[in-house]
Amino acid sequence: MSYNSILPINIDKLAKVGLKDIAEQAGVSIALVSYVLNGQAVQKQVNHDTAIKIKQVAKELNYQPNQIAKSLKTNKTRTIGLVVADINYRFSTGITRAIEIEAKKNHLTVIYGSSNENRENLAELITTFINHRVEGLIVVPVDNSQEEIRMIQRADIPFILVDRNFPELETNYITLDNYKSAYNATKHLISLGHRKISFINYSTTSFHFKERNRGYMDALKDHQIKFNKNWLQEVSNSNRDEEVPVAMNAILSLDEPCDAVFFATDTLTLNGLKYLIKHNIKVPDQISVLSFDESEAFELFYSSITHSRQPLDEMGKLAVKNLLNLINHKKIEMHVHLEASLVLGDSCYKK
Amino acid sequence: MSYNSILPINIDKLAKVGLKDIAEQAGVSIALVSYVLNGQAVQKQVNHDTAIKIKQVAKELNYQPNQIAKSLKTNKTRTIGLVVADINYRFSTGITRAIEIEAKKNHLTVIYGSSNENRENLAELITTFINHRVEGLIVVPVDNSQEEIRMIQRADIPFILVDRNFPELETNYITLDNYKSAYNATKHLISLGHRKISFINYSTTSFHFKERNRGYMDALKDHQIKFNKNWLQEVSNSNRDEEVPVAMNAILSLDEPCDAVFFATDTLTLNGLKYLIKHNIKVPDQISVLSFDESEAFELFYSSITHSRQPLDEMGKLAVKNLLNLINHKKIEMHVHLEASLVLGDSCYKK
DNA sequence: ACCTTTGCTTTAATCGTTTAAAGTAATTAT
DNA sequence: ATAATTACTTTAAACGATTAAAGCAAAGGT
Repeated sequence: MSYNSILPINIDKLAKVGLKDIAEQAGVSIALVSYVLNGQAVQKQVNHDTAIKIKQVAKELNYQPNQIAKSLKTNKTRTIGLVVADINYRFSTGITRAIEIEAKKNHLTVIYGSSNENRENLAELITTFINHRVEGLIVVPVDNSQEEIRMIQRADIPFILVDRNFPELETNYITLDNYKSAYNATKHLISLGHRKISFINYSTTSFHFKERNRGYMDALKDHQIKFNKNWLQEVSNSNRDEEVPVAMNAILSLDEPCDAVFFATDTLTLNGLKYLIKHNIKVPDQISVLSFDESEAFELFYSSITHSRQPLDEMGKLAVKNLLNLINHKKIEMHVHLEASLVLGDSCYKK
Repeated sequence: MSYNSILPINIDKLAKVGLKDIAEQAGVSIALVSYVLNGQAVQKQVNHDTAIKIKQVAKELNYQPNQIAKSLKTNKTRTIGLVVADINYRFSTGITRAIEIEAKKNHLTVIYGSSNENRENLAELITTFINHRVEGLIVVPVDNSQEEIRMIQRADIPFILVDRNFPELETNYITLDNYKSAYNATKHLISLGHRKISFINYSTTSFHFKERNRGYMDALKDHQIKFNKNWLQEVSNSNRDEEVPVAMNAILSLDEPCDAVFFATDTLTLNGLKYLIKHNIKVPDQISVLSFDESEAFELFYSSITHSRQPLDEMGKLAVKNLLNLINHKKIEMHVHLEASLVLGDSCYKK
């Protein structure tokens, strides 16, 4: 039995090729190989023929650099961490896609995690990512996760909050201008002649949802519409199947029923539309409907829904670009407010 | 000006704590610290008080292990790579979520990427992930990506294909039993009395879609229904908005029009339902509708859609579990076929 | 003939861990 | 009193790359 036959058949596959192997094969030192493969051949005055030989051997052996070793030495991992709130959200898939594309453009690898709207999960993901020495983090923070965000600050890792932010925290963030976007949407309904406009939102402590309330309220005020407190309905996220119908009932059984309803999210709109279908209330003839965010679920509704569209691609792209700026130049204070665009459908009528 | 004042204010944050720092602070060697923090204190007979001291100092300094250095030495990254076909698919978010949860349970970090149904993207992601020394890969391969899959095999990294597989390749995979699932769905329609059943599928070379055709055909054959080639309509994915209506037209304008239609994906169903709404064809009174996969878009349709549901949670969970088995025991040949369950709605009528 | 420069290549320290092997002091055995 | 054992602890070599610094011929200058 020859020596070779006791080795695993695919020994060549198991033994990963390293700089050392190339060096041996090419008859040069490891350093030279490193210089050449890192494009420093000219700078380091490597003999042209030697450089060619090295490159050729590297290709022959199908050399793949060990990113781990590289990272340890250079202290650069070319890796960023992304924590979304829940991958099932349209928002999450939208920015995840945009972030991944932009990351690839910049030769960054994305480590991914979902907090599922849970603080402990968020903390665990952040710790794991930091231990993996990500160069930066993009985080969609969950409700009341200020402490977890401070954790990132203490670790002194560049990071950017997306979608949501905490005004009491000094952070860089990219969010929608929720105030302005809600304001504009409400204004649109007012411009169509509506005066009894309901806003159905989640009852939450989140700043970004509160901003939508504020935008709605201010739009009414600025157009001399006296706010009726029954118009603003707040429902709990977990119990929206029951609470949205109650809210709808409330705004439609007022002495002066609302003739327009503005939903703060696509999920709320979906619940609202179900109610309207069930009670055979016609859109837009009997009521105008405006949705914050869209959903593919609207596609089968008989009326195309007018909605605010978040610039997800832009948000994701900006998140990566700005994070890279932070990583490279340690720039601070970066507050980006993007505006939603109003996509006109047939769900709002002119009075 | 004192020496300290020229240092950055947050020098303590910048300097990452390492084993060395703990060793110095505790007055012991680096090795001892490593043993204690890796739970080898008893095995290595470390003095109990010393061990306690070390742990305390580590906590005080908020030590976080450098995963990169650890990986380099141990050759274990506790990282797996996940490549989905397109994060916008419901399938993708479903298994991504399940995979992430199961990965977290096993203290695995997930590196994520989307091929967007493109071979070059897939190849690039695989290369990047391998360079990052992932311990295994979970891949939803794209059409005709056999060569890219062979690349993984050559690198000898454990991997599992999910959702789709290539029968000509010796790989481990977890897929739906597309044949059986389509067979059962078709059988359901037959059992309700339907005899003129259309199947609308994508025209593709993918094995998993072809299997659905085969399941549909065999169900017809096994129930003595003579197949009419006009019943099987294949449309292109990119052009489905135009082609689905054409297909619907075709099956409804036959001498003996179809009275049931089975769509091979949720997106196709959506297009089909739009057609039915537009032409005011009532479901299920005038036609039965069955969908492979569900979509939240169905929620607003007046009839709840009977559909095959893929066990996404189970698929994701199994993918991680089996991948871990591969990583640990190098077990080979693992072919998992899961069955879709039929979720009954109101969209199919009994003849 | 000797020093300098040029052109190219190697040596060796380093990144932060792990871990086999060696070291050391105290205790027990002979 | 000396050897052997026990109970700890440290030393130092890896892992695979990067990179400053040193090394070494050959060519050029005086």
